[in-house]
Amino acid sequence: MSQTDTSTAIESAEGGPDDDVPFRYTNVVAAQIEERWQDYWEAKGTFHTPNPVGSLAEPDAPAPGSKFFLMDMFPYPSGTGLHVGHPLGYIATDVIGRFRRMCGYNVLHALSYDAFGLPAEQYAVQTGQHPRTTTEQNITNMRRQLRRLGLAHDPRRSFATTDPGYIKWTQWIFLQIFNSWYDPGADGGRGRARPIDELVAAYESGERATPDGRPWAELTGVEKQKLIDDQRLAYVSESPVNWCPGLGTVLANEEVTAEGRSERGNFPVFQRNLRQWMMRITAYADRLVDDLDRIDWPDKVKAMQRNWIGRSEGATINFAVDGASRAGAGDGDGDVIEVFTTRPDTLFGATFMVLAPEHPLVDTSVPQAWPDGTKDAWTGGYATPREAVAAYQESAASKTDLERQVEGRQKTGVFTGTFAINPATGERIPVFVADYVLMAYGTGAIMAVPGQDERDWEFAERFELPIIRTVQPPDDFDGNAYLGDGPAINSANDEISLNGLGVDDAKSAIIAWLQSRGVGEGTVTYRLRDWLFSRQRYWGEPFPIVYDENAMPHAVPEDQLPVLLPEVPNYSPKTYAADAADTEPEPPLARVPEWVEVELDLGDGPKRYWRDTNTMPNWAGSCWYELRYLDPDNDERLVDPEIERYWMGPQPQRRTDDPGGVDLYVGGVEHAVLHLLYARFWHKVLYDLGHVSSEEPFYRLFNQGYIQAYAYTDARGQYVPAADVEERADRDGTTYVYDGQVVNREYGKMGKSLKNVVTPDEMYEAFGADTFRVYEMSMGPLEASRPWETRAVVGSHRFLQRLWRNIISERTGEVVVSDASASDDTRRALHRTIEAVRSDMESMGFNTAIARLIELNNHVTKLDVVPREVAEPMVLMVAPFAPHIAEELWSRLGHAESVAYVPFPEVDPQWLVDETVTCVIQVGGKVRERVQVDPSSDDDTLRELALASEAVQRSLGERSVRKVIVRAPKLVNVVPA
RNA sequence: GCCCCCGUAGCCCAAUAGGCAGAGGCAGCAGACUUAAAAUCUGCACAGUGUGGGUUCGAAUCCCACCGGGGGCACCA
Repeated sequence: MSQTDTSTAIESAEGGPDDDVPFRYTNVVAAQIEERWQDYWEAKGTFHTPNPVGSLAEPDAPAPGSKFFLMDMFPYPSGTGLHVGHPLGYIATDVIGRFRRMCGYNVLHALSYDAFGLPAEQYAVQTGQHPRTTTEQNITNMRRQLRRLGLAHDPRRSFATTDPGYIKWTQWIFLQIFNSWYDPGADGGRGRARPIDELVAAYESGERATPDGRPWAELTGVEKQKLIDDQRLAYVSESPVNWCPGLGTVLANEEVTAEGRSERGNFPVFQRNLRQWMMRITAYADRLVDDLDRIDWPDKVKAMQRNWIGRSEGATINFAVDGASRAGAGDGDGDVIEVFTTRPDTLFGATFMVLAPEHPLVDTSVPQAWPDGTKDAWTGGYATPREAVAAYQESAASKTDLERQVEGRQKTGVFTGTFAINPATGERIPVFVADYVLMAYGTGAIMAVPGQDERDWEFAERFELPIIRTVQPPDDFDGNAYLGDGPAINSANDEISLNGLGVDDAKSAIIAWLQSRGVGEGTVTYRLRDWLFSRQRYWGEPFPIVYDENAMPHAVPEDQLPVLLPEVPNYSPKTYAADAADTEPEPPLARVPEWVEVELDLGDGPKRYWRDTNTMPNWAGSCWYELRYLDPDNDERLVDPEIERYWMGPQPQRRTDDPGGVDLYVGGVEHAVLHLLYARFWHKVLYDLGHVSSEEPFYRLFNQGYIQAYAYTDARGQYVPAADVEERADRDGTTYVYDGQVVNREYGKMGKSLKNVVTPDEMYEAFGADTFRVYEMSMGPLEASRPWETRAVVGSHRFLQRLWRNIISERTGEVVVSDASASDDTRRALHRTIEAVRSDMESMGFNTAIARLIELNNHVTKLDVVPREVAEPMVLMVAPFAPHIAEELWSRLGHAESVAYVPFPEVDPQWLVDETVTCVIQVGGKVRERVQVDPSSDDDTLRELALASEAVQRSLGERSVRKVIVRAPKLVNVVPA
């Protein structure tokens, strides 16, 4: 049994200077070097990146032709500070940026802060401090922690979304969206946003007809404005929204979990009709799906976006309500129920219909009494359809989405007392109301085809409804509904027969028929909803909108931007009990009447207006920040077009339909839908309006993994400090012990409450930033998540220590490299390493690149003297990972300039050829011998060599040789008979 | 329930296009240095690739099934 202290406690790599080795690379030396070089970079502006024009251009040094725009998903400046998991992506992008710079690219890399948001507001509510104060403190602290990492950012390009100069443009973009409409016919049917003035002009000229046909001039001012406002890309809508009383605000669909709770805080969310700002993202649904094919993103993220947008192609079909069945139902004669289906080919099998409980026809079409033929199962036990339907609607309305799901798969519903006519068969089919049909999807009504739909099958069985198969299942099919392909059956009337057609052909045939009859057409629907854009919070961008006395919205003039937040008595919106569904949002800004009421001249003389008291969601700031990096000081326009084209314009040499965008965007996969979808949408609007030349914001996306950690709980389930847990290994396995008690190990996040946080500051102190950087990059592939292990960090420290020792004497501090030439062997090792490292860098295989560097360094360690011709390229190759030690060694090796722009070492191909190569000789696939051969040996030579081998003969024994496979020069496989 | 990704030494991870299972690191063991320890250095050992089939001259790699882990979607018509 062995007992080892494998705790995560941090023991400093070294104490004070050692008398014997006073010049060893220790944590103390590392800290001195690192802080000195960080000051140097800052003072010299080493990482200032030139723009082609504008305030950041360098007239004497034009921006290089090859550029690389590198971005991290920007952080929210949290008050708790960073743990070691946070900088992983920042280190990786820094390594890439430094490498690219050494390869001659003009690299744009900086980091900014997404500083609006709930935590700062909640902290402000608790402490009474203004969120701006705490946000700024947090940013300062985070900048300090990150500066110590030695990131090669251009500090002139760093900003926060809360800066007035940034808010101005966020609000400006909002007004661009507000002042646009989507013309679906533009650009050959692809559609494009156009200025709203062009829509007004089209009405004025009569080119476009008003909905009721009256000439534009005859509409009242309010009518005109309503007509226009309803078509804006940003519009106010009174519609069902996600109201979260626990948070006191409404939320976007993307912010509500599948369980019907808020993603933040996990409060219940209710559907309420409220007046809110919406963004017409649905207009872009097709382009958002289609353009995924033009960008280099992980398939997983593309799949999530496709899934979220949920484009499905099918048909809408009109079913006439059977008037005769509607005795006493009121004035609804001639009603049609419009359904959406992806399987129009199954129309002949539609034996009933289902409306969502919220469907408007449910209220108008219900007759007084149950018609003849009503089965008992259909009535829900009520005497009349009205009672049954009303009761069902009420019970559906009282349930949250979660409850509807939990109550699960058992289908419920009642007959409405109405019949509709199947347009294909002419049959009267009953119309039900059931909550398995959702008002929010398609038309809120379905034709039910139990033969080809599991849900409809279930419902049909429960309510004794007929089932007609219209696709012939295979002979061995023993399920219920058949969803697969097959020949159509039972699908013919006097005008059309689908029988025998496959699903796809049957779809086209029936759509053509429906169209010719005028009762349906091919359609596309989407799961994506318009984006609810207003929040009832304080700490966000105010809307640059005022309302007139008719409550009509008007844009605040551009020259009055930004609209800044007023001081308020209380930063919190009114929040309610989590389940208080019938409450109303009450934003904090509404409590400041002197801010809300303004006098403005919007062209018709000074008048009184009222400001919008909502704020924008946290996503607004991150929807366009990639553009701000390009031209961070511009106060005249969003971004200079020449600068945008230089950094983000399409690159046809990359792909023919290249949409442009950031060259590499690194961040976690958690933003796969929300941020990345919203940002793409805004970018496309800006493209349509001619403000940018790129069609996509982020050309290449890379998802880094997460650094995870172990946490330990004691017998009571309380977390104990992970740093003080000991690992004990014996024959029965491994146990974990804290304070003499066995504790339970969990694997997951790093967090204060889990008592397993390790901070970068602790790593800087114990080892230095370079060691920390090398360790994080060497732990594994960037895309993989892996556990943090403090005790393993020392390995990276030893590597840097050995590198240092190979160049600097630990006793004298003198440079010990030799100008004598390196041996052939060493040169081969060097050039093999250069080749491998270059290729690993290109593919972001940083862990393997570091392994190759360690290998080379270990080779050099064994030499009696270290040749300069190896030491220098080795330092340069280490530079992207451990820039401070590289700068220091480079300067001690006699170079005056920073390593940042020194060309990365080049491979000399002559040193990649080995003198001899090991040829493996197998018999039947098993290795029997290894021989050193000339790398240029041909097949015949190797075959003879193998057959002559004693080991091969011994292994063959009595067997004869069937054939010999030769893969010169590395392998020969002798196959026995 | 459906879809996707991943299982290689005690641990984190390598293995161009199917061709010697091991590059690198941690931990372990032995030794050097030390009064001792830490730190450092030198050396050593450790798995046949989750399981079971299949294809192949040859499988960690390709195919099928299962097991285990992670993620996404989930009445979307």
